[in-house]
Amino acid sequence: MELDERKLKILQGIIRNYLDTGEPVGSRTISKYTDLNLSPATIRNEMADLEELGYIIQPHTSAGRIPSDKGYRLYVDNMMKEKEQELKEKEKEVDDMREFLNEKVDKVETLLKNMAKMLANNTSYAAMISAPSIHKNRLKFIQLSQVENHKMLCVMVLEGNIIKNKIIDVNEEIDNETLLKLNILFNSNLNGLTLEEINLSIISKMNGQAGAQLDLARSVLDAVAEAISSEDNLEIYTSGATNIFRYPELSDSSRAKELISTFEEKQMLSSLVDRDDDNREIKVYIGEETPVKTMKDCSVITATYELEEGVQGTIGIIGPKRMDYEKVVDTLKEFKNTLDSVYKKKE
Amino acid sequence: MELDERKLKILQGIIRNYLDTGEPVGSRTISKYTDLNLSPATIRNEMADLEELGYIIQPHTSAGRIPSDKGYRLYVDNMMKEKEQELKEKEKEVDDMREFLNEKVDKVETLLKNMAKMLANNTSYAAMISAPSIHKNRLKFIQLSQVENHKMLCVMVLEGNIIKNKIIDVNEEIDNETLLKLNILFNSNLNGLTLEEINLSIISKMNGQAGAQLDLARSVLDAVAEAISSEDNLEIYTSGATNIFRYPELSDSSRAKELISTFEEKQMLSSLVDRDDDNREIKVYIGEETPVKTMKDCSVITATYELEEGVQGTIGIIGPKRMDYEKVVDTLKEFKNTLDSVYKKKE
DNA sequence: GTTAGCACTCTAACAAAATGAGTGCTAACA
DNA sequence: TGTTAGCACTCATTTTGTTAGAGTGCTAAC
Repeated sequence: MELDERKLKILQGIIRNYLDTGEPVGSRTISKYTDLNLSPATIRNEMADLEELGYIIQPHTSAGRIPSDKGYRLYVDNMMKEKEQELKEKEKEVDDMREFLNEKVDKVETLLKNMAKMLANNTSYAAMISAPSIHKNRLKFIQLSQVENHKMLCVMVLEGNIIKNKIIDVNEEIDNETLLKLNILFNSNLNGLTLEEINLSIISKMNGQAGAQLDLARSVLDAVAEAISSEDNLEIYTSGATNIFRYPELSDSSRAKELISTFEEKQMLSSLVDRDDDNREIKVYIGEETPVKTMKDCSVITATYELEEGVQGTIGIIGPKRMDYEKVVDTLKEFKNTLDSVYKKKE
Repeated sequence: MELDERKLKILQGIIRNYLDTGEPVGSRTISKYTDLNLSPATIRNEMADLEELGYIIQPHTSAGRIPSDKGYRLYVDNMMKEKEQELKEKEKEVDDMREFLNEKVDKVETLLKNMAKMLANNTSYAAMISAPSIHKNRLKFIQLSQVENHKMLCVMVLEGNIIKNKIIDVNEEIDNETLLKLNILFNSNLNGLTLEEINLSIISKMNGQAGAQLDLARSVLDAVAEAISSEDNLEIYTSGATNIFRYPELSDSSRAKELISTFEEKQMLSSLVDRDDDNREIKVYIGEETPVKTMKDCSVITATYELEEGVQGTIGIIGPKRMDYEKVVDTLKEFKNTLDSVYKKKE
């Protein structure tokens, strides 16, 4: 059996309608809703076919049809494409947004929190933003200072003015001279490098220069590596988790609890964060496709943003499977563009 | 009508029972449950009195009674006192906890997040911890460095090793010498002072010393003031928000949504944060008493901890009105003690 | 002051019946 | 051959009625 033009139109009708109402869609509705001018009976035949093909599902015998994951997938892949244009006209908005964001925001953290909130408000779904992963990011400089007797503060500034602090416990006393020396040592060797580039050869080279402060230098190096790379370093901001209560199919206690827990334990979202930079597409996960098992009744759309060259993070929307894919994709593109340019254009 | 011994005992019985079961308590139950050896009929008479006095409520005619806010209040104020002892024996636990916490925790932030999680797990209610309010906190030192051409990084370390960063936009070029001078200027004038003490007289004194860099110094000072004092600086960590789903009386969609939104928008919890240091008691808010309106169906228990002299924050538990007050108060005391000592004993 | 007894109330649980949306199938039609 | 009207059927939802049980308040007796 083939998926001809007409079946496609009917499927589209079913999905569009279901996105609106959240209720199973019957043949009668489609008969009126589409411009095909077919009787409900004919629609029914087609629907039976569509069901056999796996695009729609009947929750129970005497109900209308709802899209299956496969149906949504088809919809997202093929039917949405038509809308690709008209993205231009939103450039203005983006500018407005950028202006607003520039005002009060000097910390990336605050920027991202705000973005998450706006994203959730704009879409009525739940939003997440991962702080840019810095493992490809370049070190701008390091500043060591003494905090108390056996404690040093190590401030690391990364490309994009992301700041990391770490307090280092050291065994020895540190005098000012040593501190100065270490500062110079680190800054002259490490600046401008990514974590990946700070590897064995460089470390051994530094070992040679460190001289008496070898131990000290090593513990600083450890700290730097840990602060920059450590897994739990992946900050994720979320907003609008409670938006799921707008959708009855996600609102029953157990489902809601599971979902909201996922947002609370933000680490559980880390599998949504895209770490490979090759693929910059917008990704749409439908139902079972999502990497987060607790979200199998949801759809997830993610995009990768880039604050500066190599400083990438992920923004995402989590909503019901019947979410407004087109709008979300558009919104996500907008936000992605804003984030992409907020720091770059500034300069 | 008086609240005699017997009525008190019956009230206590009702509350205890209701805390356990969450179901309205009938006269029959109390007749068996207490050691008063009274028939259900007698109990009924007493219950009618208790209702008239406002301590208990009948959800509907043919149901048992449940405690009113006033009833809970009486219970918390009078009946719980008996348990005051036996806090000693838990000292060991506290030590264990401290050990665990010291291990991986170098940042206060991480410490508090962990504490919140433990608190929620320990109690099965929702937990919140406010980061210590630093407005009475002392500045340990300031470190200015140049990030890019017209940007300085200002790192402030406060007593308790709380670290604040701020990137400052400046108009002029800054050379190394100026930077050094400013660093010395700030550190020699501001160190060891609270924000409140950094006031006009000091600022004017500094103005005199700043010389050519007056503008620069002023913008740094602004930044310091803003970073230290700004209102939205109040960080609050929460955990276990979804625990409310354990309690049917809080689980219906609208209530749950409201509550969980409150946890998501953590600013809404700020009214629970105790800013006046005089009163270090554990506070119990029952139902309508709580300062957060969305929590009128909950009870809230808070305590103030003190990481170091003057570095105070609030820990709190939010749960159903029928929460286990005694356990929560105990647990909160424990955690408070741990936090009170975690940094102090370390030295 | 306490209690047994009783009529009464109201909820929760269950079952039966009515409703209605939607289907699949067949037969007729163009 | 594709389309449609008609009809019997299915099944979730809603409505209605019934019952059981928990609990009460009140009265009268102890």
